[in-house]
Amino acid sequence: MNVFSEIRGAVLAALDGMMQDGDLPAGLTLDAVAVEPPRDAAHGDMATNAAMVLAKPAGSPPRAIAEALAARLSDDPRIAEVQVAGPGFLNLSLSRDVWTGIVAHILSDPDFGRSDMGQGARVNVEFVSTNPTGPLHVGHVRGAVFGDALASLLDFAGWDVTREYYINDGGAQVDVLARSVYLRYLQAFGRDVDFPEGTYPGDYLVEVGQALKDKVGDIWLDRDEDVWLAELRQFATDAMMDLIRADLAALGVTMDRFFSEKSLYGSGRIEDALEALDEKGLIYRGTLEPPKGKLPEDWEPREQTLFRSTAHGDDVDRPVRKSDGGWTYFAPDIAYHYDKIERGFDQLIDVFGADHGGYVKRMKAAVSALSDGAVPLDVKLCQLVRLYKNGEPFKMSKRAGNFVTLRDVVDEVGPDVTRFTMLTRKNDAPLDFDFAKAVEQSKDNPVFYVQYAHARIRSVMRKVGDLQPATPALDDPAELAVARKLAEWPRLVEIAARTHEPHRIAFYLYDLASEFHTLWNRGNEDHGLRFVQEGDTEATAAKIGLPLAVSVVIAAGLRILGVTPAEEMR
RNA sequence: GGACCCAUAGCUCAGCUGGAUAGAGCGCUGCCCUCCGAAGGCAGAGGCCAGAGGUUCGAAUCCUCUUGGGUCCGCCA
Repeated sequence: MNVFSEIRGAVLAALDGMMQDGDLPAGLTLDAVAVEPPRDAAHGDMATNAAMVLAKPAGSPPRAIAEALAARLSDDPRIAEVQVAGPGFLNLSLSRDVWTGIVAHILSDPDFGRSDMGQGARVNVEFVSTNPTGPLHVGHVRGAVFGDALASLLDFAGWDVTREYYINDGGAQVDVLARSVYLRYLQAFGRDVDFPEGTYPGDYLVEVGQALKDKVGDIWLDRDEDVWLAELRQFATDAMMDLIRADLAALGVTMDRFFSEKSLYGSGRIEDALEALDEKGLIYRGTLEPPKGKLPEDWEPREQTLFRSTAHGDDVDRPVRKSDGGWTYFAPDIAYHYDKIERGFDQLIDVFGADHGGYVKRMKAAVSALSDGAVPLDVKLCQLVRLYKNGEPFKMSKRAGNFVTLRDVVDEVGPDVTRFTMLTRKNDAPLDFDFAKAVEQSKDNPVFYVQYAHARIRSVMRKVGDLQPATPALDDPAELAVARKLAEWPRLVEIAARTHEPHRIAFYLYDLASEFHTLWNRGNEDHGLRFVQEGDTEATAAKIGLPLAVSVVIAAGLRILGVTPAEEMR
C-alpha cells in the first residue's frame, strides 16, 4: 500500500478522463507526472506537477490545466482539498481517513512497505570478494555492510537476490600465503624462522601453522617448495576462508555462494568466455598505445591478446593474456561474470572499493558484450573509511600486523552499531568512523536515536500488556506528522531500491524517529497526547496504534540494514 | 596527460526519475521534566549549493568548461 502511487493513480485517471472529454488532447504521455511529498508542509500532503509537465504538449497554460484537474480530483473522497499554487502545482490535502487508514493498514500488515517492483527478477549482488590471505580488515567492513544491506533492500523490494563472494584464490598472492603458512608450520616445530619481505607476518597464521602440523605431522619439514606448495595453497586458502566466513558472521553477513576464481582455471570456463567474445569479433591480437603522461620505466610496445572493450564503452582495449601466455586477472573476471550471466541473472551488482574504480568500465564492457546488452551491471564503489577515536586518527593492530581488522571494529562497538554507522553515508562519500561517538548514547549518534525510539515504544507496549490497539483518531498535528512520515515508507523503499542506495533507509529511519520523539515530548505538555492514558483503556487503545505502527516500520527498516531493533536501552 | 568520484550552514552531512521560501545533527543563544524513559523536545541566529556558461516553464540536481580535493592508469589481484 503506497498512498503516493494510489493518489498518482487517481491523478492519472482524472487526466485520462480529461483526454476522453476533450479537455486535453488525446494521447498525451503521462510518465513525467509525479506525485510527491511537498518540501513545505504548508503545501499540503502531496503535490503533483501534472499541469506543468503537460502544459507544453497539451498546448495550454499550466494553471488552466491545473484548475480543470483540480475540479475532477476534488470529487475523490480521499482528497480533502485541492489548491492550485505557484507556477501550476496542485497541492492536495488528504482526508483524515486516509491517514488513519494507513495506520490501521500497518497494524494489520507486518510487511507494510514490502514492494513488488522487482517483479521477482533475479539479481546477483557480489561483494567483499577479497583475496583469501588474511582476516577482513576495516576497509572491507563498509563493502560488506553495504552489499548485505543492498541485498536485503532489493529482497524487500521484490527482487530474487543472491549474495555472492568471489574468492580471489587464483593469483600469486596465494603462493605468498602458502609460504607464510609454511613458515608458521616450521615455527610450530620450534624452528627459528624470520619473515622475509613478501610474506605475511600477521599472527593469525600461527594457528594455521599449528593446525597444519596437527594434520600432516612432520612430513613437509625440510622439503622443497614444489612438494608442498600446491597442497598448502588449498589448506591455507580453506583456513582463510573459514576465518573470513567467521568474520562475516560476526558482522551478521551470510553469503549464498562463494565462487572460487581458481575453479575457473583448467575447467575451460575462461576459454569459453573468451570464445564467446571472440565469436562476436571482440578478441584480437594488437599493441596498445603507451599510457599518456609519465611513462612506466620498463614500458615497451608489445603485441597482446586484447578484448575490444572500447566497442562497449571502455576507453582502451584490455589485455586478457600476459606475455608469458597466462591469463591476466581480467580474464577470470570475465569468465566469472559470464558464469553469472549463464546462471540466468537478470541483473548484476558488483560492490567494489573505490580503489577499483578503474575497472568499472571494462567490467561493464565485458558484461554488456557477453549478454548482448541484456544484463545490466551496476558497480557500486565504496569510498574509504577513516577511523577515529575521540576525534583523533585511530590505528590499531591487535592481530594482523599493521591494519585494523573487522573484528577489532565489531568487538569494540558491536555489529549493530557498526552496520548502522557504515550506512549513515552514501557509498560514494568517504566515511569518518569514530569509535567513541559510535557507542555514545545521545542524539548525536543516529544508531542510538533510532534504537531509542523503538525502545520507547516497546516500553509503552510492555506497560499496556496485551491491550489491542484501536484505530487512532490522529487529531493532533504531531500525530499526523508521524502518520505522514509512515506513509512515505513504501515510496522510500522503492526509491532506495531503484537507486541502489541503502543509506536512504538509515536517513529515513532517523527522520521517522525524530517525528516520533517530537510527538512523545508533546505528551509532556499535553497529557492528552500520551500513549498511555491512565485509567482509560479505551483511550489508551486508540493511542497506541500509532506508536505501534512506528515500531513496525522501524523494525522493518532496521532489519533491512541488518540491525537488531532494541527492546530497551541499557 | 587521461578515466572515475567528490565540492551544499562555522563543522559533519542529507537532498527523490529536475519542482515552490535548499534541510538535519553538532556548535552557538534562549527555553521545556510533580514525566508512558529529559539517553528527549521547542524556539532563534547561521547559505552566492566551488565558479562561469548552457538546456528548461523551472537547475543544488542534467550538459560543457574552469578551479580545488580523492582514487586509479599495459603483463599485481
